[in-house]
Amino acid sequence: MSDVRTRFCPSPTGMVHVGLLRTALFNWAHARHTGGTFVVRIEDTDAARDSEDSYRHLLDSLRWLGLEWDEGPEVGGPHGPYRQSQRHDVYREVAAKLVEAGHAYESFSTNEEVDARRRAAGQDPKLGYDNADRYLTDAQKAAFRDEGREPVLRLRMPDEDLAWTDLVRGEVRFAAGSVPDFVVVRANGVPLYPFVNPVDDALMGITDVLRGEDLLPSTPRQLALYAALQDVGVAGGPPRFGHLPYVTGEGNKKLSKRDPQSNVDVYRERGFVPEGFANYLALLGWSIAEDRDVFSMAEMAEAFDVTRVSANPARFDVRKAEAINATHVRQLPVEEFVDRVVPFLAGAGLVADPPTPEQDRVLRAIAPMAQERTVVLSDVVGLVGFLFTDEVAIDPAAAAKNLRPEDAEVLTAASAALEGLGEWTTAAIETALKEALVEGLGRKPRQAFGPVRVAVSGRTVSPPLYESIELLGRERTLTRLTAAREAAG
RNA sequence: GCCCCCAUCGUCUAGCGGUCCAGGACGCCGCCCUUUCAAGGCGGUAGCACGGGUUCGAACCCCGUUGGGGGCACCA
Repeated sequence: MSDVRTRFCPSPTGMVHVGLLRTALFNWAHARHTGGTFVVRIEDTDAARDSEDSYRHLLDSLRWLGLEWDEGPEVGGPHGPYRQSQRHDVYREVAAKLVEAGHAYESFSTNEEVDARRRAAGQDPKLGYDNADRYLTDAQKAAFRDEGREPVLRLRMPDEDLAWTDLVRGEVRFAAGSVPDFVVVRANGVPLYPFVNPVDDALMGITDVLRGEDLLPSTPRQLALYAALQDVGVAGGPPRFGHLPYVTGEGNKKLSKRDPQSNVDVYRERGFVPEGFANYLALLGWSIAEDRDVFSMAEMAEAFDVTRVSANPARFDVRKAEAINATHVRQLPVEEFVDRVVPFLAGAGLVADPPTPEQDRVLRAIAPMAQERTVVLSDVVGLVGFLFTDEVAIDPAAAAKNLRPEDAEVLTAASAALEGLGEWTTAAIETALKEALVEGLGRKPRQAFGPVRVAVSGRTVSPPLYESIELLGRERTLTRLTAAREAAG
């Protein structure tokens, strides 16, 4: 086991974003590759937006993807608790140390006052806080308190350039003085994210911070905080940072929280398999080899190297995600495929869960043929649904194309051929239908089997016809052929 | 406005100074296979943003331009 410790620290607000999961995946892969430790911490300091539902949903999504954590909520560990809502005492204590050592100070300025001062000095108010309260005397502080003002705590930024070697971007540097003293604890005593995040990273011994590019501009503040923390004995050195590229949607805009495309649930519900989804997520900024893009989680862990993560933003491409997923679906052992598909069929009311013995027999028989036609698991509902119902719903477009008046003769001939068929097997059905329709009617295969396919399956696209007919059984097949002939007029 | 990041086919990427008239994948287009659709096989389409340097030699290094994105809270 190496001493690398990575962490994933989401805040439980709302839905689970695909970009968030990508970040989790890379932290996981980095920890696994290095033989280190993957920590999950919940940043629920914002009581107004956090919810227990979304907390559970977050953990569930991680587990679904296959990202087991070594320390964190529900599994524990030596640095708990792993939910910030339970760590207030820790923050209070650290803040006090920082004040005592002079790294943090009480600040009474209101935003309006800061603005006014900047304007008066002929500066752009957008420059932000002006560090004016750094050297307040006790008397001045007392006077502010007498006015009824409560101070925030700000961290004193050092007067030197802040630079680090980013794991994915190389050296990044912010000039001295470009970042104002920032608030670490609110006037009401609640500590803020830019404070608790590094404090917990320090306390939990995090060595490698892999996070979204949006956090890059806040890194100088973290570095300054780390230096202060180190000075008061709370932290060792700062961690390594690696800023992961954005995951974007259409038009290179950051995939917004409101965009349905960014919600993992929609992929789960459509029947993306975790192996496939994780594989695609990994491709967003990383590649395993020059000529390969399908791999397992184990292979990713084996090969992952943060240093080789791309710095450019990646567009989330559903088509490619589907293609990768389809490959993983096809690679599943058939029994596994059947197991995974049952909930979708049951959800559509087509089979019982667990399936009855008869349903199970049919499902297992059709599975190999359905599997290679499946992109996402929910596809099977449309693909094999006709086998599990007495009444097929005929797709109107399919009927218009293949159940025209001139097709009635096909249906009649097919019925006749199948009605007295001695042996109800795929081979016998094939022979009988070819004799009756191709030779008997002189139709081209396409013209001959199209109407039959629509009659029995309701669609122009289905698993192989003869196999389907065998599984459907003689009775239901004949009923459907008759019904379709009437419909064809 | 200030600060920061990014820049190879439509998209994701390989490329880490010569072996690149740039490789793979998705998509798209053909063909083969074929009872449909897939899968599979074969082939094709399409790219180093621009301008200066450095160098014997640049997609790769440096500078600038342009373009895109992000950050500038008592949110996370």
